[in-house]
Amino acid sequence: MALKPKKVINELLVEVFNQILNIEQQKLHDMGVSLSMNEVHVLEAIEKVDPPTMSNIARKLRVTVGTLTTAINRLVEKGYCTRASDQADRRKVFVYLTHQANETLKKHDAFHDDMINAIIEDLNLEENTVLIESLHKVSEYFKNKY
Amino acid sequence: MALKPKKVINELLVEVFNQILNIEQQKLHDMGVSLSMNEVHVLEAIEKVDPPTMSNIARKLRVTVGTLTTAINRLVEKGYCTRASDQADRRKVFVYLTHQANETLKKHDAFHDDMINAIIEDLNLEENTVLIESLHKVSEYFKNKY
DNA sequence: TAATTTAGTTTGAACTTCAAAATATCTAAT
DNA sequence: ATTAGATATTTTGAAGTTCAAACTAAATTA
Repeated sequence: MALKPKKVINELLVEVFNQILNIEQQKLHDMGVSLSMNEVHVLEAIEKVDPPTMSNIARKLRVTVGTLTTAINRLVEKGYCTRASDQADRRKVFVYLTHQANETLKKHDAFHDDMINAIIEDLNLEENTVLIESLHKVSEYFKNKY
Repeated sequence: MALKPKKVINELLVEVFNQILNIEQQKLHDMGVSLSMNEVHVLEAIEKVDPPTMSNIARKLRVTVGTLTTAINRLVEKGYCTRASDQADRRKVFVYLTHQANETLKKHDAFHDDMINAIIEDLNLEENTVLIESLHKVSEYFKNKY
């Protein structure tokens, strides 16, 4: 059916990704978690970087440190993180996840995995190594290029 | 190299997508356009729906009509859209793009196309019909399912 | 005509973001 | 040791983004 790569990728970029975020946000809401997807992404970033300083987290998220400060203020307020300054270099601030944050992330990850698994299964992508390798290449491309 | 489909798709979803939006936002800024990517998406949605009423545009964007009202207020303010009520049903409001909006969209589309083309070329995806068909399937899946 | 439905706007509150200014701490150079 | 500069973070002000709920206006239905 001679699909145009550009058109397909565009559609994915402007429609599908947004929709997935909407679905995940809706799910959080349904689970009674009053966090936005943005706030969940902050929690995920805290998990991923080492050490979890403001600068490292902000770089991971590609936002300014000032932006992150306000986000962390809210998350501390809501009981999802704590701050502690580095004893070796007191300018640095470490951010830690609370038990509540870990529980929320677990639930969110489970939902996310279920959704992705359903897509993979419904579309028979499991055995499609060509697709997976290409997508991996795209990820690596962006990691290295920008 | 036995890539895990779930892991690859996750990475794409949480990192690559955000990064592309950041790059496009940066480019707009560099071109001297003081619109956010969100505002550009509103302009794109206006272009795509027919007729371009508030409800149709909001549905396309998956936001409430109230949210769209405030977005359109800003875009009218900045000179990117105009409002006109339907003469047949005066409850309905049509939203039109101005010349300035069309010019901005043209420039943004060109940049977006260049970026996508560069990725396709750099990664040799052009001939990869398996990839493109799979991605198309993913798009269709979301269009029909949700 | 009255009641209901539909289309959109307004409002209040919370969240998101950045740039620029301010604060605090550390490091390097004198 | 003092000073100057660099680094890490927070604060502030302004503009955007979003939703739910209350509101207005116009069309439809009973």
